[in-house]
Amino acid sequence: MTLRAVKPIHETQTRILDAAEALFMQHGFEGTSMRSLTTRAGVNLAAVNYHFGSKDALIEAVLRRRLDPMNAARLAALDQAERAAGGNALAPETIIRAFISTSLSLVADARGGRNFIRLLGRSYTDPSRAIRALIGQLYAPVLERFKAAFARALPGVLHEDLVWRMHFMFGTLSYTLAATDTVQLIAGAKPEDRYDPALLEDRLTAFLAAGLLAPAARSSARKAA
Amino acid sequence: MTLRAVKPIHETQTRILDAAEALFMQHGFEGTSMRSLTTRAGVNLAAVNYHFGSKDALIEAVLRRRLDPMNAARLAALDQAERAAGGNALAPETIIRAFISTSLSLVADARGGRNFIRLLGRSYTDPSRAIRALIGQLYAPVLERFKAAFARALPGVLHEDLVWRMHFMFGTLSYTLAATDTVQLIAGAKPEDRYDPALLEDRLTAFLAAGLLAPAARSSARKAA
DNA sequence: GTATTATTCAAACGTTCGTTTGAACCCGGA
DNA sequence: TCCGGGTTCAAACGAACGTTTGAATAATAC
Repeated sequence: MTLRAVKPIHETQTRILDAAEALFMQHGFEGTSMRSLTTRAGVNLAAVNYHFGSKDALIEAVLRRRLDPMNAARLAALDQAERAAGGNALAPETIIRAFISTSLSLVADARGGRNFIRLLGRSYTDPSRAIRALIGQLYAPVLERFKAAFARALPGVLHEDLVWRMHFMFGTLSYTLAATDTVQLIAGAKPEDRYDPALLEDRLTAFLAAGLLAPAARSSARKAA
Repeated sequence: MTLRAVKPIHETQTRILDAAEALFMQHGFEGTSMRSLTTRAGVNLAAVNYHFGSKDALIEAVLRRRLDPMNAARLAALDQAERAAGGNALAPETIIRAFISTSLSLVADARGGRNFIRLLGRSYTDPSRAIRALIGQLYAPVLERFKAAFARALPGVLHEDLVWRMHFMFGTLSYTLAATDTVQLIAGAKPEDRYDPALLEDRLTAFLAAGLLAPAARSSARKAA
């Protein structure tokens, strides 16, 4: 009894979730068949429908398994930063790091985490309306909270501008997570830097903080180049 | 003979390409069947295989039809800006606008252009290796040219940093194109602003220029928050 | 007007898809 | 020992997939 593998509670579910995470990342949701999925997981073809109900429900389970704790960690990081600051306003960099650092730490996890992070980066723009709706629903409370924090930290930025810049920030992050190592559009980045989350976090934070703090765009009327 | 519809040169091909563009955007490549595609185009089921060879070849044709002229326009815009500047260095904002303006102008085209632009934004992170390879190949010469222009315009930015920041810039743009109106993660943007390319260009340029010009990230050793 | 090529058409090809079924199996509590 | 709920299994379900075929039709050349 002393030597024993980790508890096999719901071992089948876990094997399915792990295999799904890897295959969804590699071939997409539609591109992954139940047969290849269950074969990779080493379970029977009917196991997914038995344990999760359907393929769609499995997709949701894969996303929630990691996203729920991740967003909870983001909120906790923001809470802690605000407590540490007393009543003072937070530096924008601090808020940015609270948001991106939890997801970037998964980049270093060569096991399953990195698979998920790329999968997540792609889900934001998935063709399926149901998936986008799920993502939006899971993120809504977190983004509201961070929007309020940014608004306090950046009193000089108009609300309208802030909303757009948060969109841009979100886009930069999601694309970086999804594509940085799969499509090398701009040559020149050292490969060993790609999986260094601390380095990536520094680079992203510098870029995003500058963008968020930028002087407002020209109000309107622009014609000549 | 006086009244006559526009030349039906390859009318079937065009109908197929238009229908494919719309459906690929809405349901993705894999999510679009040949039957729904040909039905929408009003052509026979076998027409795609007759005119293009296969579904994969059609995907490539859809991407090339708009992407080739778009990248040519980008290069032309950059050429013109450099000629106008004589031998002087370009402002980063000018280079950014040369890159993003051609794609943003399609956002206003409610007919087909907007469909394509969203489709394109999603293709960068498509699960299919073949599609990503095609995108990379089509973009390679353009990105090399713009990288050189940015390097000249931003002499203070290390090459290593510049490469990453161009990645971030590309990500911001692609996400903005792909998702801004389909997933409204951060509430608060006026809907009527979403399709105003001039406004969007101003906002993006301000954000990206600031990010590109940001002071370098802390070199390394970072531990305490 | 006839010969030749290009295009369209309805129908079927074989394969793969997600899901369901009902029997077999495992295992702790009476 | 037998029972019963939870789980796994091989097999099959109907539907949808991308592609191919060969005849019918339209367009072009001579």
